Amino acid sequence: MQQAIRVAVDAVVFGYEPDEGVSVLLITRKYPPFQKQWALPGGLVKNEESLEVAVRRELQEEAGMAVSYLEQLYTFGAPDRDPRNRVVSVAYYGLVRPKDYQLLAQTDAEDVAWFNIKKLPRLAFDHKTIVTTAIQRLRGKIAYEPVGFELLDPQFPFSDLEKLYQTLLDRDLDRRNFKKKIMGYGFIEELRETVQRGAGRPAHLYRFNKKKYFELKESGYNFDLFV
Amino acid sequence: MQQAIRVAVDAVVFGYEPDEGVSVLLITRKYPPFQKQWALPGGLVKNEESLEVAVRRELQEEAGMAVSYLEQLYTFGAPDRDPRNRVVSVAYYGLVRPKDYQLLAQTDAEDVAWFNIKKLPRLAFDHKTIVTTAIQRLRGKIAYEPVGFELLDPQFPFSDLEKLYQTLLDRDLDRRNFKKKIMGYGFIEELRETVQRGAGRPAHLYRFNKKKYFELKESGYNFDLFV
DNA sequence: CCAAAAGTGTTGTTGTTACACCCATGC
DNA sequence: GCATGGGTGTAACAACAACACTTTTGG
Repeated sequence: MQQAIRVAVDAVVFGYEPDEGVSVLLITRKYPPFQKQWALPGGLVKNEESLEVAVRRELQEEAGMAVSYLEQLYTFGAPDRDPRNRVVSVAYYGLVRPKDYQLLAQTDAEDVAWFNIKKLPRLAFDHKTIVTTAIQRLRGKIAYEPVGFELLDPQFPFSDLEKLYQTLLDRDLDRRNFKKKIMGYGFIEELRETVQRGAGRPAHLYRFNKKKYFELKESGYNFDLFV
Repeated sequence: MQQAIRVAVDAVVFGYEPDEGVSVLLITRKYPPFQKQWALPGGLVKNEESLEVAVRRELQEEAGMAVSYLEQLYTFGAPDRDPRNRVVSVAYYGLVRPKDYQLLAQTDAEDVAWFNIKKLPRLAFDHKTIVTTAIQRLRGKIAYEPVGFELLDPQFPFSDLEKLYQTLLDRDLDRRNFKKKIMGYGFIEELRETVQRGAGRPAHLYRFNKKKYFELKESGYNFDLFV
């Protein structure tokens, strides 16, 4: 018998803002099933496009967004995950700076919005499972790769980085120890400029030095990071 | 336009024997394309079966094998990875004890055999990439989870475990330090029996205590293992 | 008695944790 | 002058790495 399985992609795009915490990008579906429910951006893969291209296209189409960091997460293929047909979905997760984008709902999406990962609405299909899987992956990932920098501004006060890690790991970190450790790796540079937000002493800005990071990484260095 | 993509699964099954090192299970294809070439066991997913069930079925059908440890690896979906049609393949990797199985080529497979991962033949499709990805994953995995026990006999001399880690990590380990560290976690038990292989002093047998391991793991313990 | 593999402790070094006070700014 | 957040060092402790000789067996 002929195979009748469709292939889709879904994207879990994470955003972070120091005051807001970690958020996920969701859309509302314009058409059934799950019409008007919140769901992950995504859709069927075209015959000639690669999976990653498909994800980027869907993100562009549905939310007007072009993510830089994107990585395959997991493939969800339970026979009953879509009430219409058998659909196998290859999920990706991405990291962006929400401020960089003006959200714009298009094509199959009626609405687009960021939701704090602690206050997610009910989601269509098995998208709840997908988001949960992505959060776990992100938590695991930051322990050995400094992905967090995709979520911060190119230049940031050190406290932003610290807050990001505290939010993601969901626990307090000692300011002094954290800074000592991170700075010890040498891929973060302190700039001369300072910035001030609200009250308090102005903070120096810091910058992620990708070149140095990749040099270290190439040389087989193992970032037993951030735990 | 109607989507015309097929969904397949492929399996990278690893086996280990102290004298042989780490091997991968391969089959030769009975039919074109890549007829008579070595390839990973796998095939198209049926309409009503889950991905994992599909992998297990293919392994059973093509090689007469039922693996216990099986985990999703990555999904390969380049548009040109199959010369006939667009096929997206969800790859899994598994761990077995080769001695437990009598290999038996069936259905689409003409032959089945174990190949040491250092001496792999030319492989069909993009299976080389899949195997490489699986090896990397396995290497990464053993650093924080004691998956290795799926590869060893239920009872084993400590040197087998040590040799396994040395093989997988491709470097020497200090016998004393390694044993101290592993035994310190408390999920390995020393038995009273001994065994002797070839020359030398008889070795005590050891056993993996799954219950203790899961207790530790549940309690949030992080195995900063085996590096 | 020789070869082969198993077994075992100590010490120096390194990394990790815990901990508290002063500084620069806005209001 | 006070509230807010930024910035910094040290000491105790734990983990890790380096290291060599003795034991038990077979041949």
